[in-house]
Amino acid sequence: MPELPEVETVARGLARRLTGRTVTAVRTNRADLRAPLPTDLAARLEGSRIARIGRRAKYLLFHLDGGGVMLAHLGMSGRLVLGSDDEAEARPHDHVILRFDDGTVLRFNDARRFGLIDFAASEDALARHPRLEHLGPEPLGNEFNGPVLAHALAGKATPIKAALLDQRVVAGLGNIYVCESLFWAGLSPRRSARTVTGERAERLASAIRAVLERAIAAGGSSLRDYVQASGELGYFQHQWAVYGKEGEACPDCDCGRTIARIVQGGRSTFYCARRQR
DNA sequence: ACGAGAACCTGTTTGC
DNA sequence: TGCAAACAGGTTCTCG
Repeated sequence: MPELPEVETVARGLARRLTGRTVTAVRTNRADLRAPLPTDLAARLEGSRIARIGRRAKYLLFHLDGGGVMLAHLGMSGRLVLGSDDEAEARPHDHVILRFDDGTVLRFNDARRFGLIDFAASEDALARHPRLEHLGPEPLGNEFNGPVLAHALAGKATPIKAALLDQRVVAGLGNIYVCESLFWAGLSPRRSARTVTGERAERLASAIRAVLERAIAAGGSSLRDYVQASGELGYFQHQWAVYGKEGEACPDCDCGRTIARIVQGGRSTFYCARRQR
């Protein structure tokens, strides 16, 4: 489900409700997620106060008083949903349930179990965490721009579509937002990554930023089951230009061309072969 | 060293 | 109608 805008939306929703709250109980129903749950997860969380909730790439970061950080990745189907004490019954695929001092309950639900939860003992350990240390720049941060992107793509023979899904190039993009960004940049997903330099790289970096900012403003995209922490749906899916729109008219050119769907690296790509070169 | 493809797992949609 | 195949927002490993 979740790419950067969805994770950011969830992080903001959780921060509003959980900052300053203390974990009173941790219940683990299933430990075999993409990686096994840390065996000491409950011991590290119980009695700890949430100092801050943030995000790096598609990881949610729960910073605790005392310096520890819980990392959560939602994989394809993961959700973090808030509820109250009364509805604390575990539903199917609720793998971890946290209870807080004000009666709030947070459920980590993930049917496919591609998600994971891990722990870093300190902020320093977080920076060196194996799942974070090789990530590329945050696309909404100051350090991301055309030249930086061009540098990361230099020498890559793989299609630009595949290169943008590589989290070492730029962090947080997934299948939807790569397709959308390439559309707005006017670049073919089949173009060799190393040819994206100069003005093309500028356009692409700008398109990535713009798409992500608009998506966050809309609360992310809800496909079949994405929900914000509050339970609301995101609605950016209504603003998609190409994703999932095979056969529909290209929204931006008068070419009369329809959106094509191709498969790259086993994943669907949607684009306008006229507008995107 | 790099890139392509498979694998991980479950639920829903599509097509014969 | 029913069943099997295809497909889904991600990451990571293996193989050539």
